[in-house]
Amino acid sequence: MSQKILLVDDEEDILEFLSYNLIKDGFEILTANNGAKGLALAKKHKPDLVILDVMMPEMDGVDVCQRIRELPELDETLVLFLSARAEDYSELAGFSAGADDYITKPIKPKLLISRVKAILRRKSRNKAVNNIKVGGIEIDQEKHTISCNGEFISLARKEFKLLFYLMTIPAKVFTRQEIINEVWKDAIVGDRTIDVHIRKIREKIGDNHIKTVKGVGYKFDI
Amino acid sequence: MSQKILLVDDEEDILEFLSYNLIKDGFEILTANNGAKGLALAKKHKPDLVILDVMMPEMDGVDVCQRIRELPELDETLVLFLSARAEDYSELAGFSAGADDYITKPIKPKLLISRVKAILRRKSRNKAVNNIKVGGIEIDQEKHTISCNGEFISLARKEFKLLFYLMTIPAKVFTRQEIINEVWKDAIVGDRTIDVHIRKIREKIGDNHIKTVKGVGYKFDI
DNA sequence: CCTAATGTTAAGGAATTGTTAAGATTTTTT
DNA sequence: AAAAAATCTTAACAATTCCTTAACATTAGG
Repeated sequence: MSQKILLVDDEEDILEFLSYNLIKDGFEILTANNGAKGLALAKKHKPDLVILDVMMPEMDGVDVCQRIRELPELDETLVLFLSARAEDYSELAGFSAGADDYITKPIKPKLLISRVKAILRRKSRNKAVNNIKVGGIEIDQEKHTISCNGEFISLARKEFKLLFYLMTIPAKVFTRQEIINEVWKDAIVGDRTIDVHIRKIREKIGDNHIKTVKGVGYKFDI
Repeated sequence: MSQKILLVDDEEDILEFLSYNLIKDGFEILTANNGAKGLALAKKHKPDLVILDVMMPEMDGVDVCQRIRELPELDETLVLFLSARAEDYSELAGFSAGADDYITKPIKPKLLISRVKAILRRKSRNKAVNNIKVGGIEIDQEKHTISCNGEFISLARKEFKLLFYLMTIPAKVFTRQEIINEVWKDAIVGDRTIDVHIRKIREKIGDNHIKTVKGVGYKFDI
């Protein structure tokens, strides 16, 4: 099933340029040459992604984005901004309006395609891989903290990576091999290294959450 | 308070035409008929927006724009290009020189006005994100100051930018790479530069606010 | 009760960040 | 325009935290 993308820009040249490149890559494209039309099309067709020019006369990209975010039926829709240049904090104006990503002009087709695919891939995989909450424990990747019943605990890098990995699928048993592949990537480490890190995590969050399955691996549980 | 716009074009006809239309809409106008004069006026009057013809003898629009971008006192100034015709988008040198938007000739008054308003509207919107208050610390981008429980402390430019960036999302860990991208833009700086600035900020606001997450980055916290 | 797997501990080495001062650069003042 | 001041960057070294290992202890499952 091809994914729908809505393009909103007041310049026909750019609409054509973007359409051409995205259609070539198999996306289904809708276009609008101003904010109001864009919003109407978004409501009607519920595209997977809306690409918005920040700068438009009348209703600009930030406005459209804010309106989209107010509509519950479009909460699955992603928004990507086209902005003239990376300004100091103008990015933030966009993000605070609820944008998911932005691209600066001039637009390079290859970069555009890869960004669009990345953003849609992210969507299909999961909504927010940032916060995982299981039982009384919540892990926050952005803040790099875990909170255990409201109390914040800091973890070292490897500890955090390991715990985060286990928490991505609660109750699943991860084998030692899986853990090494994910947390240690290509490094080669000895046999006791995992155990030592598990111990340190247990020391911090309590013994009840990470369970050992002898001969198999570890799992995170409530 | 009316907003100042500087027009730079070598053709007097166009200067007059633009002046007429913009003054009618309540803007305050300055004009220059070559790049050098334009740059001098920009330095002196710090206009909100500079409208530059790309094609000019001697110093052309792109040159002027680059020079403007090199001046920190003009970092609030927006730049809009007038270009002869719709060129292939990726060939437009203007954006890499730091332009915020461009308009193609022939110029239609209505379109011009709406674009100018749109661009200035965005500027004033960004201003609204200027005061961030977290815990006892308040930062003010316009005045370039922070106040720590009522006591005002002055920060140097880089220190300010860095602290402001960290405060835009309190408790989020910003990686060194993110910090470099935002605060140092395209400059290449050594590894210890960030640390030194962090240290100076800590010296001024106390050690408890900026936390190090080893191997990850820094975050601002209460 | 035997054995393989995991737990525990402390020590060293590795990686990262902190600190300082000096020199380069920029901005402001004179 | 020169001088002074402030700011920024760098490099060298110190301090700290983190990671891994090795040695030994303990445990679960047959």
